[in-house]
Amino acid sequence: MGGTEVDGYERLEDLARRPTIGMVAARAGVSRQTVSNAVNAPSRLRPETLAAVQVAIDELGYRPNQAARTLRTQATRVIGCRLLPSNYGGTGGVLDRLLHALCDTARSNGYDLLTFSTRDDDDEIEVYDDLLRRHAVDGFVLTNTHHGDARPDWLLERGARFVAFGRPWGRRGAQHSWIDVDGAKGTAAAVSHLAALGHTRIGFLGWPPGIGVADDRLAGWERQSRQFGFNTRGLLAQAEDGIASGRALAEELLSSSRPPTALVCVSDAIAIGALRAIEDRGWQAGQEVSVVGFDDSPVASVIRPGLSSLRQPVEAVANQLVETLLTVISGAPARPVRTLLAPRLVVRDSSGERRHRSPGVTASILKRQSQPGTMRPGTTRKEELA
Amino acid sequence: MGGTEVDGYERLEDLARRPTIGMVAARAGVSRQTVSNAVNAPSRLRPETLAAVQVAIDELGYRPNQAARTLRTQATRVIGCRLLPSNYGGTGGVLDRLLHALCDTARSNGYDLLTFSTRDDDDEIEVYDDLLRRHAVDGFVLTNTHHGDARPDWLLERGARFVAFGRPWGRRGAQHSWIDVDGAKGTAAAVSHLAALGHTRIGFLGWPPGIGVADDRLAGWERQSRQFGFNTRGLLAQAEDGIASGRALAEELLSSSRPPTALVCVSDAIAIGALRAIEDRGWQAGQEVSVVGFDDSPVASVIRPGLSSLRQPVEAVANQLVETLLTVISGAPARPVRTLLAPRLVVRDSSGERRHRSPGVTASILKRQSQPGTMRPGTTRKEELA
DNA sequence: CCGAGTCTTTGGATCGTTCATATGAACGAT
DNA sequence: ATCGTTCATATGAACGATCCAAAGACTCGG
Repeated sequence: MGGTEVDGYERLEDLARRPTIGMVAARAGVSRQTVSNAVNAPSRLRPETLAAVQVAIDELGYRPNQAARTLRTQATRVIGCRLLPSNYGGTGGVLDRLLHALCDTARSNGYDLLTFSTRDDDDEIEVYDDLLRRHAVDGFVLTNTHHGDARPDWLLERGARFVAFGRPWGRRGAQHSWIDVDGAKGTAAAVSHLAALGHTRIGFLGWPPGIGVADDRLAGWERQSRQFGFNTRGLLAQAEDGIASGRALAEELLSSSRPPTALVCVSDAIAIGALRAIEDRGWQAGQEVSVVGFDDSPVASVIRPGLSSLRQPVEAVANQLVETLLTVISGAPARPVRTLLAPRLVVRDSSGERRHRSPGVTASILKRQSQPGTMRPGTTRKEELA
Repeated sequence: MGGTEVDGYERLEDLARRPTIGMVAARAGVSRQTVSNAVNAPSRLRPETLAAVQVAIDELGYRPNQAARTLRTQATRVIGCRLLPSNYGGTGGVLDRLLHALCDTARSNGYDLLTFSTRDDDDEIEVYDDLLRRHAVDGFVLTNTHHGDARPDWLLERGARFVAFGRPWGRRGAQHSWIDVDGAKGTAAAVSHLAALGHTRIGFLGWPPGIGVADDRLAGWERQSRQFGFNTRGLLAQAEDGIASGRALAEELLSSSRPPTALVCVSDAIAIGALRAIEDRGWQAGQEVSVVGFDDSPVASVIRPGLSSLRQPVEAVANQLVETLLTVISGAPARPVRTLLAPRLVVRDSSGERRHRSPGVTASILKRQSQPGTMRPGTTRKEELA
């Protein structure tokens, strides 16, 4: 048993010569094509035949040779994706999480993920070129899109298949598909949440303007504050990412004549800096001043007090990216997919229930919130307090 | 020009039908094999022929189809590697850096990196199995080896090619090749460095025993301390990784009857916690108490005071891993490669020159440092105390 | 019992490359 | 001029899968 095979095929155990479709066919007593159908279109086979083939497949441990398959079908079933340092540009581990999610999603869709590391965009385009010419991938997932990004145009002109994580900043009618997280919606939700806690002077610690993500997150704070009728003047401070930077920004606003009682931050690093500034004053974050960060980086849940933060729905993003890319690969869709997903606010102690608050302010705030429209957390909140 | 081709081949610009070796051969007026030789063994061609073929290759932008190549040569030129969360188990971004370095090294050796994400080792073995059966990779790089690791045995039995980053903990005569960083050498260097600064009571904040990496780093501190004649009793504290954890451990040692004046830490997270504990006491890290961390995570250089830390030579590790793996792939070497690389101590303010120190000590210390040779500050120190 | 129609299975050709082998050219020595 | 030797290039056959067109098996009404 299990020794030599029908038709003169070698031993099962011979690893050097791994099973081919021909061996499976011989063992099951059918033709190669039938085995192929069993794998790729089982419905075409009569149940008994399928079962018999399946037995042979299992016994031999057969799986189609990827190279042979690729050669014939012209589909590699591989997705290329640039690898970015996980601590890249204040993304708080989001790209790291995305990469994992992409691996999982790709694999469960029968695709492999090929990663490469590049210094800059030009370098990246060179790698694209290489991979495309060698037929090593079916398509790409782009990350970290930005103003003046040369990659999408290059890929489009080339006729390559790809999807971007990130909007085509500064381009209205980009012809490619993309998925992104709605930063403005996130910071708006943060404002609503803080308003529901009774805050009326809500500041924003942002990155310098000009970068898409920075402007987006800023816009949400501004829009929602205005909608609530809150002042925004003198409540905005901007600087590069970083803990030290956040500390300085927060100190700047907190020491002003009319300081904010809550801070929405463009990143967790900035937010952690803000927490420091609050500690510096001998205050307690979440009490005197509430803080909300962005990206829910791993530290957010570890530090004391826990940092409330906006978590990007990375798994959903990965799903959409892969799903969209597969559609694009299987023949371009009628028109590009453009999807914005909402981040989710994870509330922790840095913006939790306040123990001490002035009753008057609370009441008036809650009145506003009961106005119809967007916000809900306040409404329920109000009833409970009344 | 550049329109239709000799021999009825399609237009150059036709991307759907990318150039094949046949088209290049036709254009250069040679046979397929000659083009193949031009690519794979240029020395076999007469210089003029090579030049002519090269022109045709460049004009058409030809690169060998990877799938066809793989099918024929049975070599995928792809390396598989598991993707770990970058904030995994207190590795302080080392695996993240390693992955980047692997990408670079692999690519410059003509290999691609295929990454996959798995929940646990069993899951990982399943992916190995899938990739091997599908002939999708030539070999693997294992990371995060540990006691009772089932992966190496499985791969060996299977006859798969792989190299591990990390020693086969708890296995003397493992039959596979591995590269690792000598943690003990690192912590020993930290002790020497601190001794050179005049410290004689050097504590160690570690992880719970039983894990290879933890024991390794602990051993270096212990060995080197003993060599200098320093006491180690009451200077060791261990707990799980984390900032909070490090803070508690440091507090424990610092509040003891005979507290340490310096702390070597098993990780940067623990070290950062130690810095906090030092601040808590109103002290200044690098002055009253010096601290050295491990892995030189990105935060180490950002925080104030900067954290001295032991940096793993990740690029060198990646180089060795790929080099070794390629050797293994091209036919197993006579015997497994086993390499230990030394980490490099990056000195920052947390263990810099101390401003205030007792003059007597300073003088004697400095005297010793001016002595030639390796570093015996400890020995001298001891004498001086006697 | 036959033939049309449907479902299942088959054999050969093919994807683009490299391997093994064969052929041709060049050269110096006899 | 002949021969062996080396080097450069050409030819046909793989590699292992899927596509294609067509043959075989089966069902069912006439």
